[in-house]
Formats: sequence, structure tokens, C-alpha cells
Amino acid sequence: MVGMDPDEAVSTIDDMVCFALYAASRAVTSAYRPLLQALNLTYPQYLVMVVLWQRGSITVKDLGDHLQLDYGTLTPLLKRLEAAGLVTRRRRADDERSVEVGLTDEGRELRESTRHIPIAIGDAMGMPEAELSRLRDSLRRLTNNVSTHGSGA
Amino acid sequence: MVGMDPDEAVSTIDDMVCFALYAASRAVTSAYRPLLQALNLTYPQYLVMVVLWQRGSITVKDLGDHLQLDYGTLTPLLKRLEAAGLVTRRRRADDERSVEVGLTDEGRELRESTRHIPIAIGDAMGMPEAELSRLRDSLRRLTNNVSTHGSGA
DNA sequence: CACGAGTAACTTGTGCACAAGTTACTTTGG
DNA sequence: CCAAAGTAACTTGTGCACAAGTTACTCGTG
Repeated sequence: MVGMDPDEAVSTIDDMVCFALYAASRAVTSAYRPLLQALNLTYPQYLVMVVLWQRGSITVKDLGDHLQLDYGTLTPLLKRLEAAGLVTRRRRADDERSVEVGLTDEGRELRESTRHIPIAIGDAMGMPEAELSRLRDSLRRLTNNVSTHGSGA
Repeated sequence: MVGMDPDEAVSTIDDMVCFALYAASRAVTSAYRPLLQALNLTYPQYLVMVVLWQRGSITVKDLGDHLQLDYGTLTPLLKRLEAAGLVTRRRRADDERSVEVGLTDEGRELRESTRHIPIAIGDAMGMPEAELSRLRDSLRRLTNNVSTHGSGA
């Protein structure tokens, strides 16, 4: 390892962890796409719905903290979900700065149509539960490390 | 595990491998951003440059196969790199359908300014070499599984 | 109360990603 | 040779991501 040919120090693109991550993320999103398209959802929209199905309602700020997405991404995305009749958006009475996002009946009902998705995806991933668990832990640690090290977000 | 509360079957967003992947990918890209910004490159542009530094020149098609990106992404990206004076684009003489992407002198020289980046990123990731290697292997297998299973791409 | 700091949300602009449709060139089979 | 199939690249349109700037509201301090 030490003293490699300088031309190989960076190795090929296929040896870069960052590329493996970038490619895997897009590949998994692609696997979701046909399943979600049937429900007229994109992958980020699905993530928002998952949070809402769990929590019932949440401010845009808290949603951004959970998904690590900013307002520039969430505001238009939530407007599209609202236009699709799945969520509601209204200012909180006790703090007019905050917008509370909630589910419509249609949004709540949509959950039933997604029950098969985690199974289908887990199947497509084709990896034992233990390895997926290890992978998830590594990814979480990686995310924590680079985001605290980086710009101190 | 078996027989969980149905409300918890999907678990929270934080338990989803796909979300860990999505968040990690964006976090790592964010770690690259300040380093690449100094060179006026985005992360996908940097990946293209890495391939070119390795191979010298390559057709858009082959570049797309390596990075798993389509023309809709690459064509405008390559035009921006060309406008920045880093790459050249010209039709191949032996097959006028193909466009060969090559490096300008400036593009070749830029490589020296990126030597510190892999070290800085490896540092920020803060994980032992062995774990990164295991992670990369899992990610590659995952990518292969979901892309062959999925739509048979 | 007033005012300055802080905060939540929105807007604008740039650059990916990707689907779907188009154009130009090459190859194959009659 | 020529038509049909195939291929490489481009274009258009939609939806993220994210930086930077703006607006509106809240809170703390004097």
C-alpha cells in the first residue's frame, strides 16, 4: 500500500469509496422509482411521507433536521405534495414563523399502498440482514464523521 | 424482530438502509464541496476529471458506462468543463456518431492541485482502512444487485 | 414599549439526474 | 446499392440539492 506508483495513488474511480457511495445511492433510488411511480411519488417525496406516517405532523424545520434537507429543497417538494392532495401546510398559531405539515385523509390512506415496498427493496438488495445492518451502521458513522469534521454543521 | 407492531414494520426513517445511503452520499459530497470549490469543480465534474486523468481520453458513451450517468447529465456537464478550458470534445474520425473527450493542458495540470483531496476526505471519513474497504465492497455488491434485479439495465 | 438579534420560511439561480423524444451516423441484410 | 435496425449524442422538461439573499415573525434587553 505504502509507496504506490503516484499515478495509482488515487486509484481508479472504482476504488474510490465516495464513488461507490454515490453510485449505490443512485442505484437504490432507481430501484424505488418504478414502485413509487405507481403511487405518483418521487423518492424524496416518499421519505417525507414516511416521516409523516410516523409522526403525524411536523414543522418544515424539524422535517429538514430529520432528512438533512434545506428549505430550498423542501418548500417546493411540499407544495407538490400539497397540490397532489397528500399533505396540508399551515402556519402554527403559537408561532407564526413555523409551518406545520400534516397528512390529508388521502395521504394517510396512501400508506397501505406502500406496505410491499420495503420487502421488494430488501429483496432487490439481496444481502443478508446482518450485512445490511452493518452497512447501515457504517453509513451512519460515516455521515456523522464527515458532517461534524467538515463545516461544523 | 418477528411479530413487531405493524406500525413499526417500516421502522423510523433512521432505520432505513436506503436513507442512510442517501444521507451519507450527500454528506460525503458536501465534504468534497469546499475542497472542489477552490478548483471551480463540482463533485460530478471531479469524477469526470478523475476518469480522464486515468484514461487520457474517452468517448461520452464509455464515460457514461463508467460513471453510470446518461447523456442528459453528461452532455451539459462536459460543455461546462469545455467552457472552463479543462476538456476538449470532438467527433471521432472513424465513427462520426461518437464524441471523444480529452484533456487540455490546463485540465492535465489541474491534477496536481487535487493531490491533497483523497487524503483530506479519508481523514474526514475517520474510519479504519479495513472498514472502508468492507464498506466499499458492500456498496458495490448492493449496486450490482439492485441494478440487475431491478429493470435489467 | 422599542429595537436589535435570532429564527423559520420562502425565493432565485445553478447544476445535477433522469425520462422521453429527436437527429445523425453506422451496420446489416436483401 | 438501399432500406431497416441499431447506436451515439443531443434536447427538452421535471424534480431534486444547495447557496445566497429576502421577508416576516419572536424574543431578549434596556
